[in-house]
Amino acid sequence: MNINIAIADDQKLFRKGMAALVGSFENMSLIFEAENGKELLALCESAVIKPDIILLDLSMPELNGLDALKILKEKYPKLGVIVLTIHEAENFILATIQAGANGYLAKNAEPEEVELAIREVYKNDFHFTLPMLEIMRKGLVKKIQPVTFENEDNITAREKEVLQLICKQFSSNEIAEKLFLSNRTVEGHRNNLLLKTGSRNTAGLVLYALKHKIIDLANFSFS
Amino acid sequence: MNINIAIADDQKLFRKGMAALVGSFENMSLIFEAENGKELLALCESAVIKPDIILLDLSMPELNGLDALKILKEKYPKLGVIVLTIHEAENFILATIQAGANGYLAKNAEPEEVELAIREVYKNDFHFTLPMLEIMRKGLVKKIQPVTFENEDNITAREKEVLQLICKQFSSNEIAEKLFLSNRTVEGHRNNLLLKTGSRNTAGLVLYALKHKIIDLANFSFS
DNA sequence: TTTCAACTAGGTATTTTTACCTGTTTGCCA
DNA sequence: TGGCAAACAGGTAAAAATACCTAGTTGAAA
Repeated sequence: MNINIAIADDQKLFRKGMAALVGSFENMSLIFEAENGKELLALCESAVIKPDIILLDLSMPELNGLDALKILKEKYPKLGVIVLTIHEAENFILATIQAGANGYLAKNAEPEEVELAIREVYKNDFHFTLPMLEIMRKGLVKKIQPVTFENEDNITAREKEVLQLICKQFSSNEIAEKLFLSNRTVEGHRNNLLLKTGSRNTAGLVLYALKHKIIDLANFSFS
Repeated sequence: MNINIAIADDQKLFRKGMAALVGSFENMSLIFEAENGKELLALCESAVIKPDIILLDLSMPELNGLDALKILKEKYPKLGVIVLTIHEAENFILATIQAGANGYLAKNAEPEEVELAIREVYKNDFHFTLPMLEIMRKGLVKKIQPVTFENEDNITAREKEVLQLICKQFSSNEIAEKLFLSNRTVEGHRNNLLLKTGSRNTAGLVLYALKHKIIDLANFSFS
């Protein structure tokens, strides 16, 4: 069984080097090269034999690698994409993973690692080195961790209750009915909330509630 | 160098089995056992020698493993926690990773894998099997993917602009000034936004903007 | 037992938002 | 070139939110 590879990188010499390298591996063929994202997409479109794996550089003219990756993954979900770059910023890596990258290779990686990455992505749909995995895990943890510890602007239980209903798009009158209160009371709570959170209006209250986990965006559904 | 292990599981036999197993590994000692989350926390509190690694079952009475994990990770960030369970539901796994789990072991794992997991977490702060890694990656992708493509309630560029300013707590008048428009025009856009998003008021607009990534919570800071 | 914060609720006034309307201009596309 | 959507803007009214007040009750803590 043969693995079909494509490569996208704006540096010709690098492309050629990779082509030679890939050619030297058993059961792998480089089927085409692209020098920017646009060309890559066009070639994927027109190619009779579709690539199994794409080695994708992130910094390219015309259409950058990240955007190309997103489009590719939408069109060809089964395609394996190995991001191949010198960038090592965490956010950059996270963005590529979130966009659906199947693997990540530093440009100064050993040839053996390239081969390993290709074979693993082909077999397991997945190849990341340990440091990348750490970053991935942090990316997952970050979503929850940093927001959990706060709470304290001295929001009382009743105020919190009112705030939650405000976020559910109820008016003060409706909230008053639900809680068996006068609407003046609800307006009082509302006012205190504005003061305590330093908000100017409802928009600020909603953002505060989200930031402080008083409501959870996941529980609000739209069509 | 010795690795200190603790175990929390509600089944006594399982605990004892694990204790024997851990005892058979080089340079590892089981320093205490707990049969529920509460006991685990108490023991961690009172222990003179703190554990390096905790083998943590998720389904326990009193205080379940997930909640215990969250508390532990807040109190002792450097502690390595290996989740040890029969649950294999994706969401469950994701939740433990988000709570800060350093590794994951199925209860039917081979003894060698237990040893490997402990040593890797001790050394790299990290041990996950390939299927878990796949789930992690999916968890990361999910965060962005499902929200990005569903932009389309036909919000126009101008409407989006107005929406962003609404989220920044500006009133229609202020937005009108900023955009050099009549406030009636802004009110018009605002109305269209309510209609298109199916919201009842400003609160709904803010939530919509967040859900559809028209604004990013991270860019809004409170004290 | 006094003190305090939270919860309750009312008054009055202003500003803002929401709800329905109408209408013009502009640029794009079939 | 005719149609259409988007952006623009005005009228009128009602509803809601914001601003700044006062003040009674209650339960817990000092």
